[in-house]
Amino acid sequence: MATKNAAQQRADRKHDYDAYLAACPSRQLLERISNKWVVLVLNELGDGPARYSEIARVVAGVSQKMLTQTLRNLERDGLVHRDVEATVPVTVTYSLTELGSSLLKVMGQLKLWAEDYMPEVFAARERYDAL
Amino acid sequence: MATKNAAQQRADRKHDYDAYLAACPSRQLLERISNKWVVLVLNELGDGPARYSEIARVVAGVSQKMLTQTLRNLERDGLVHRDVEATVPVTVTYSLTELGSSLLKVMGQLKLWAEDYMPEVFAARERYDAL
DNA sequence: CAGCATCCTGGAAGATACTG
DNA sequence: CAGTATCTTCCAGGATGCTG
Repeated sequence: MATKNAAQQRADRKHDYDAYLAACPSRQLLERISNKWVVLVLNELGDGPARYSEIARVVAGVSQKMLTQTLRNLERDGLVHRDVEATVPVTVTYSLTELGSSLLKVMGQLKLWAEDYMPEVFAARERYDAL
Repeated sequence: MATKNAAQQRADRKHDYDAYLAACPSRQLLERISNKWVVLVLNELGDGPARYSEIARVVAGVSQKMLTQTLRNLERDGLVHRDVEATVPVTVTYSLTELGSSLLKVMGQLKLWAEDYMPEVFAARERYDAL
């Protein structure tokens, strides 16, 4: 065991790599938004504050595990605000923060791009598949 | 077994859900860009055409499998162009298409958002973790 | 109502070896 | 050089049951 084995070398490389990327804002952003639930929840909250169960209903298909996890992360990053009213049973309302709104605004541009160019993407796909 | 069991009901819901989302352009877009390799490759090609090995070098950490897969998908969707020169050995150059450029332009906005607001996100994170 | 804890599986992605 | 083929690992995310 005098020399480094493959696993160790991989670990080293991985470490360098992570260290580099961790400092890259676009990478950080990527990890934040490259998650379908994040995008869907953010969009839903763009229509105004909503309660947990409302979000769960609108964002069809999300498990409560994923919904809770997503909301927690968004809260942690200061993108959504979580308001708990001490009623019985408890009432929890989520809303976008300023920061969340500014991100949603930018993501809206992407949404517009999708709506504008998706037909072209589909066409390209069919052309490619026809070969 | 006269009534539908839980699994069947879930399957039904899942089917409805998929059908609905499959028709949603923003969902389609999401699946296209919510992939770190896609974003990194697109950004790299934003600096101009590049050969396979160049991309592999700049986008550190990507395996050939993932790089090839990513490039193929981008080509299929009409976002990048693949140019093969019949030299020996073969020379393959990738470049952004018009469509790819327009997407990159929009993604650039997100990148700018990240660079502008990441500090706030980090601050929010630390505040949250301090609780 | 709005979660938390636990178990489990499919598919994404990495490692590795080979080739026109 | 620019891939393909194959094996394997890993973990995001779904299912399910319980609770303040």
